[in-house]
Formats: sequence, structure tokens, C-alpha cells
Amino acid sequence: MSTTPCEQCPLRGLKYFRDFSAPELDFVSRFKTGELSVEPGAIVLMEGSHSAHLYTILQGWGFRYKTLEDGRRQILNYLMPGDLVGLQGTVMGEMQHSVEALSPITLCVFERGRLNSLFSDHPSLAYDITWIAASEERMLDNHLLSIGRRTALERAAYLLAFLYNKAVRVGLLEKNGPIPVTQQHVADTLGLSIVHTNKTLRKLADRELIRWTDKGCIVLDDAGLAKTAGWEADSRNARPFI
Amino acid sequence: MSTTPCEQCPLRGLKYFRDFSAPELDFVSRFKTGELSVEPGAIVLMEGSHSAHLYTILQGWGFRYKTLEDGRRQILNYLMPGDLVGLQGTVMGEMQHSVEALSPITLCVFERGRLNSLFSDHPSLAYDITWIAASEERMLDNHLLSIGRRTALERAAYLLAFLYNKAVRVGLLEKNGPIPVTQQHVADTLGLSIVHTNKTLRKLADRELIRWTDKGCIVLDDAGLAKTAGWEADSRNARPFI
DNA sequence: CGCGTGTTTGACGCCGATCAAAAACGGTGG
DNA sequence: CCACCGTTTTTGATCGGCGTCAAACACGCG
Repeated sequence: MSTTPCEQCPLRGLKYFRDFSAPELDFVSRFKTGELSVEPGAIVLMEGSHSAHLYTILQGWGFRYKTLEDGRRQILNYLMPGDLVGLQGTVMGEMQHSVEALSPITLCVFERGRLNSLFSDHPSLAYDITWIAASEERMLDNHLLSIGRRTALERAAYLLAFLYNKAVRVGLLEKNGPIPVTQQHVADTLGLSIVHTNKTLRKLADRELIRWTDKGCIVLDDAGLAKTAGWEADSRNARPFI
Repeated sequence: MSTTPCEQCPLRGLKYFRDFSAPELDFVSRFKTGELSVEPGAIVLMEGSHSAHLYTILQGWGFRYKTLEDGRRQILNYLMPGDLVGLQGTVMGEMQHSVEALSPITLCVFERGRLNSLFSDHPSLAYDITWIAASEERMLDNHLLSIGRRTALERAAYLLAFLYNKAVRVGLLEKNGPIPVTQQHVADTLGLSIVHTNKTLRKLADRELIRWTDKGCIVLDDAGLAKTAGWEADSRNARPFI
């Protein structure tokens, strides 16, 4: 499969992402050095590695996670089109989390070495990267609040409403499409056991907020989920991406 | 009290922070428009506000937190000298968390309007801001892992080891100084009830890893804490700050 | 002395972990 | 087509960690 030129980037058509000026687009298209395709379940980046690359998700679902010595796993966040991958490793050296594909994904590959010229020659793009980092931080704040202070049912509802909203906005999910996770993923995100996660998701299904299928979770009533989570989705538009 | 000129910034003497070039120093000293002093327990920034400022902690302890409607509170992270405050609000508009002083703190105040010229004229400083944001993200990753997958005892040990290490490096804490938190703060950070937090901290005290005083927590054995948390502190030096 | 804030302790109950096993499914090979 | 398998979901029983309730204790302060 040939690579997608940035000029024809499918994300650019979405209202959710901001437009580029011509010089920005020109720079980014030279910044991009290739594409990477990864199969579901495969590791994109490994904790402890020193990757020479920075990536943006072009299509598909992935997730970031960390593990403790004894195998306990915590999923930190989910990755969707437009998300920057590997910034921590790029800016600070070693990766301290891993990244795994949830569906087949393709990533745009950027040359780390050219990041300096991005900062020096395209301050607006540098600002975008900061914006994205701040946005990621904000998501983590929300997850931390959720895991720390919400009950199991609220947590689950929050997670699914969050994933649904974000995925729809980036064009990754149509209204009745499945979020491609297993209950094990949900458990590792919420900090719960898989058994209790199952019972919790069952309650959400009984309330007809979701339906669980072999392809993942179908959100039937995202407003209802947000309500049981005590959360309101952030509806701002026009976020940047690289 | 008159303000501290950036040329004499006490943080600059610490090995932990990187040096500035003359032009950088010059810019930053003009970027800084004043200082803000806040008493313990007072709110520096409020969730939902639109602050026109960006801050760096010059001295003292603070923390970031979010609350749910019903009052449940989650502390997201602790703020120490060199930490940037309000970046999320500056870059993305509204603040989605609050900031409170834990000790008397003083902050350097930066004009948000000049952030553009920082990005356009001082790419190295823009890079530093990205670095700091990535670093904050990394800390949140660690906290998420902790709350999601560690036991109460491990969580508490991790938190105290983390705070101790960071505080010592920025010159905020001498070897036997107290971390100025109450057990309520610890509980709200770990996602535990205050009663259970107390019983957990007691276990750490019984093992002679910490001692609790009316001024806060004294770390007696930070290696021991890190060990019971199953964690190794990151010993990298030379981080940037603004 | 009385009060407020913070720490400590005990009793009890529940949420969620753990253990165990059964379904339900798609995929594979005979 | 069917037997077998691995993965995932589902359910029940039991256990334990942590929450909740309640009350004491310690301390600094006016």
C-alpha cells in the first residue's frame, strides 16, 4: 500500500481538526517520512525503548499502557486518528510506557531529527504540539479523577462515553459501530478485576445504555452513559494535529 | 517584598535545572510580569476560570485537583518550584482543574499574550515547555498506574517516595524535613478513605519508613519506600524550566 | 477552658477481588 | 460436518480490603 500524501490527508476534511496554512502543510509533508502498519495485538512501542520516531495515528485504534513487575497492567489512554504517539520518548529519551494496536492501525512516521526545525521554523506547529500535550494531560486528569473517586459503575460509564465521543468526532466510529475492546481492556483501564468489570458492564447493558458483542461494545445511549457517570462531554471543536 | 529578578533566580543555581543562554534569560525576564504570593489553603486557580496568566512556582508547595459534583475530590499532582502552572488553561482556554497552596507559595507571573512571541522567537524555550508538558504527562501516567493497579500500601509508599525525591531535587526539602500534607491530602491523592489511609500510613510508620508529625510526613527511608512500592525513582538531571 | 482541626482506633458492612467452572463463540484440522 | 481448541463472556460462592460510622484522643489557639 502506498502512503497517503499529507495534502490528501483524510483527517483534514473533518471539522474536528484545524486547517493548515500552505507552508505548514508543506513542512509537515516533508516531516513525514513514511507510514507504519500494525496488526491488532502487536506492540508499536515498547516501554524502555529509545525510538527515533514520532508518530501520528492515521487510522485505527490503539492504547498506551504500563505494567508492574508482576504483570499487573494499567491502560493509560486510548489512541485514535490525530493522536500523537511517542512524544514522551522523543522529548525526554526513553519510553516509559508501551503502545499496542487494538485494531489494524496505520501511523504516519516523523523523523525525530527534524523536530528541531519544526520548533525553529514553524512556531504555530510547535504550539500545536504543546496544545496536544496539554490536551493529553487533561484527559489523564479526567481518568485519574475517575479511577480515584468514581464507583465501578460510574467509571465504566465514563470510559465508554469518553471513548464513544472521541471516536465519533475523529470519524473512527459510526453511530452503531463497536468500540473494539475486550472486557479485559476495560478492566485494565478502570483498575478493576475482569469479573467485576463483567458484572458492572452487565448493569449498563441491563439499563440499555450499551450492548456487548463479539466485536466490542456498542454504545446505545451516550447521553445516558454520561449522566450515570456524572460527566459532561467537552464539545469544543477544531483541535490541532500534526 | 520586591520581586526576584530572573537573573538572580534561586532555582538557576540548582544542578537539577538546565542553564539559560543570555538571550533566553533576557526574554524570560521580560516575559515575567510580576510575582504572586498565596497563603496555605488559598486557591490559586479555580476550575472553570479563564486566567490570563501562566505561572511558574518559585517557592513552596501546591497541588492540582478536581472535584465531582458531590464533593469527592481527587488530587492530581503536587506542584513544586520549577513547575509550570496553568498551561492547560493558557493553551486551551478554560481551566479544568483547581490549584491550591499547601504552604505559602510565590509564583512568577507570565503574560499569556507574550506566549506567541516565546514560540516564534525562542524555539528552545518553546521546546522546554513541551518538555515540561511531556514530563507532567509522564508523572500522571505513573500516578494512574499507581491508583489503578497498586494496593493501598504500595500506593502510599509510591506517593511519599515520589514527593520526597522530587522535593529534595528542587531544594524544597532537606533530608529530615516534613512533606507538608495532611492525611486527608494523601487520601484524596490515593483514592482512599481517610480512615484507611491512616491505617495504611501507620503500617509504613511501624516499618520505620516514615514518621508522621503535626507538620506533615517525614521520610525516614526513601529507598525502603520505593522498594515497598516496587518502583525506582527516575534520577535524570537537568530538566528545563521557564 | 473551650473549640477546631487533624490523628487514631474499633465495629461493622459492602464493594470488589479471588476462585472455580460453565457457556458461548470463532477458528482449526481431521 | 464435526470434534477440538483457545479466547472471551458469564455466573455463583466465598473472602478480604477498604468504606462508613462512631467516638476518642491530641494538639494549637483564642
